[in-house]
Amino acid sequence: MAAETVSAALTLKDIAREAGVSLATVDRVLHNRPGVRPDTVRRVQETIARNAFQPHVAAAELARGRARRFAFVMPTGANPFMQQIEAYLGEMSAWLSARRLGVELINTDVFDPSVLAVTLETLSGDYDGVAVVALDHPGVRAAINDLVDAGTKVVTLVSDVPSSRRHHYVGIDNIAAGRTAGALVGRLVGEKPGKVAIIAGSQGLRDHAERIFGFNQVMASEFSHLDILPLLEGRDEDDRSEQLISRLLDKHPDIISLYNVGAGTQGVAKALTEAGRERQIVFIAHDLTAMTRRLLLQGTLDVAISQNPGHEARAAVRVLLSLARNEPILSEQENIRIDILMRDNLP
Amino acid sequence: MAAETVSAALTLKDIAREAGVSLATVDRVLHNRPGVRPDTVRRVQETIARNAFQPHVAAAELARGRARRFAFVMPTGANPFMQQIEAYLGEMSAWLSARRLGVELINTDVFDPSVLAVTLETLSGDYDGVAVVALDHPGVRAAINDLVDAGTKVVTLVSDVPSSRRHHYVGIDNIAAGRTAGALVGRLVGEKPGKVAIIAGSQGLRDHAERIFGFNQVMASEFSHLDILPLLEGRDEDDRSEQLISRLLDKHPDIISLYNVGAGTQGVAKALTEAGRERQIVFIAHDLTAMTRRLLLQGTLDVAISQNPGHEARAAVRVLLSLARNEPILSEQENIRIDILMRDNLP
DNA sequence: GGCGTTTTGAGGTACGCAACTCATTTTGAG
DNA sequence: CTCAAAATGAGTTGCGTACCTCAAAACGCC
Repeated sequence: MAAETVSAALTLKDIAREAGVSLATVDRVLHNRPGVRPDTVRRVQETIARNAFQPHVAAAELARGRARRFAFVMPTGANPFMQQIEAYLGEMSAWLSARRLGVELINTDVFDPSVLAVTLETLSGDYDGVAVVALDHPGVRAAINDLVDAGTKVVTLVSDVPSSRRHHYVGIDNIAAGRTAGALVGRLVGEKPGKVAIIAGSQGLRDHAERIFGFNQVMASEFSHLDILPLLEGRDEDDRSEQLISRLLDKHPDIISLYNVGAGTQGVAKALTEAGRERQIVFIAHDLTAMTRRLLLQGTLDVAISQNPGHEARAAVRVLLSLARNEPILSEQENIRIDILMRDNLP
Repeated sequence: MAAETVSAALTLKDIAREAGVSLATVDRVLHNRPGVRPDTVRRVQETIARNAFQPHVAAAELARGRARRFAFVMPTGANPFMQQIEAYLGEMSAWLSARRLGVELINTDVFDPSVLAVTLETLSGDYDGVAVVALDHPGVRAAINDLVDAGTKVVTLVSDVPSSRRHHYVGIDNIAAGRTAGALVGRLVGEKPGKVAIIAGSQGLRDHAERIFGFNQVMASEFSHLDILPLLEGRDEDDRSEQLISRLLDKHPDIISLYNVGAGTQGVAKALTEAGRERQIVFIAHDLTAMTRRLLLQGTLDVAISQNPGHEARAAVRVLLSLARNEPILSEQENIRIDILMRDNLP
């Protein structure tokens, strides 16, 4: 009936005895400190591996004394998704302080590469880890690499800089998200032909561009009977998005689906409602907010494709902590999923 | 630019000084030990609250000495979903042993209430926490309540016993999952009329019954133009499911959708393929396995509705640990979502 | 005021490890 | 073989809490 023997809870002392060395030497090996012959290093490491020894994190954390500090570099402004991430960080405060972890929010203009780069440079040395909503730009890449070289653990959040040497990326694959949107549009409109409208904040934003790319990929290869209208750019603003969509709906009475790549969903929904076509048009947007939730429940919005902001906040903290402690990362746990949210599976 | 002051990392000693009592008294209050006047208790608690003091979990865990033991009571047999949960528990072993947590798997016949009840009774006293895939039955409920009364933390996993006094449920709302399936069937078949087939393992299984209930609810209220065929019971077996579906497809050439509530998806898919109708019929099933993944990629399966087994495994462990430590639970984190998985958002 | 009881204080030990010092041994180069 | 450098051992201290003991003080009751 039972299984798995309860391991005897070895300590460093046991490892030292079994390897035939002193505690000090085990400590040196464990922390890559110099002054140990390669032979001895190997012998100690083998003993550790053989016994699957894991240092007691509580003891290690306690002995370490110094508290760990992490910085979260987030965009200034009223982006609701980012605000949700910040809110979930706030909800973790008891969890964090019980572990003597300090998380500091640093708001900056992440869309200006030089400003972001300077902000990152100023962090060097002050933090054990940094999570950053990064723009993929040479200056930012260099700043990230400098941080890494200085021994700071770096995690990119929501938006990646794959060419940098950041330790981890916490966020979704936006091309796949765009493909998902495309597949849903194609599947939900059925077989009837018609026009599909697509509006984004800006093609210059990497995540938007990637989603558009994935969307078009699927539409072209699998739903070629649908006519994709030229991309509109609403700058993630409700008013502007509303105007653009209103005009478009007037011009094309045969629009059967609408994909909003970025923010401004409220404006788009308003245009749809005022044209009286909110139920006839398959409407797909991103992110779960109080507003998109309402739109899903009333049927204006058919699907919200989202990434879980709470998960991203916690994953970033956990990854930074694991990196700082030299613990392995549970990759399956920290992988952010592309959520398809409809009326009936709202969390 | 910056925000949040770094808290000064108070210790018990600081609390004692500020409250004007000794360390021993603070300790008594903190652990609800007797021998403290109500006045004093209040004063100490106020000081703790005022300073938002959190005991250092590392220090507490270290001082405690004794390792914590958790038991996972899981069904015997080859249920792939349960095996995935067990596999993810295995992947956590390093994480667990670094925290001196022992997790033991106990396989038993969870579908026989008396066997399950007896199994649970034998655990009393041996474990700090128990996670159990429970059947909702008076005997099981009583056994769970006994465990709770004995001070063991109890979490129901995947399948709940809401009438018991278990501390937490880790799993999805199966009615909502069934509703989601219904909405997807309705949306994906479009406006054309036709018959919808539904097959489950058994109506006697609570989770299957709930999914069927939710499914029918949505179909009746929103897609009444679709004709729901009588429920088939495949006992979660591939062979039997295949035979039932084959016969049904022969009999009804106008089936346009198929919902498999339980396991046996491989058999259903085989029947669909051999009838040559795998692309014409909207096929929705549950759980992500190597097989359903393959079926999604090749287009036989349109949607897999799933709950993340890794998440469930980790959430159960985290919840048990938080309960044992008297820490608050991050409810948003431990809430299991109903995942809609299609070809393009596979993890 | 004296008594027993309850409450509180003071202090110690232990947990497992990090980080350090300093003495001693081993090693390898000349 | 000698000697300096490298490697290792031995030991200490402290992290913040749990848990324990024993003595002292405060309290309530008659």
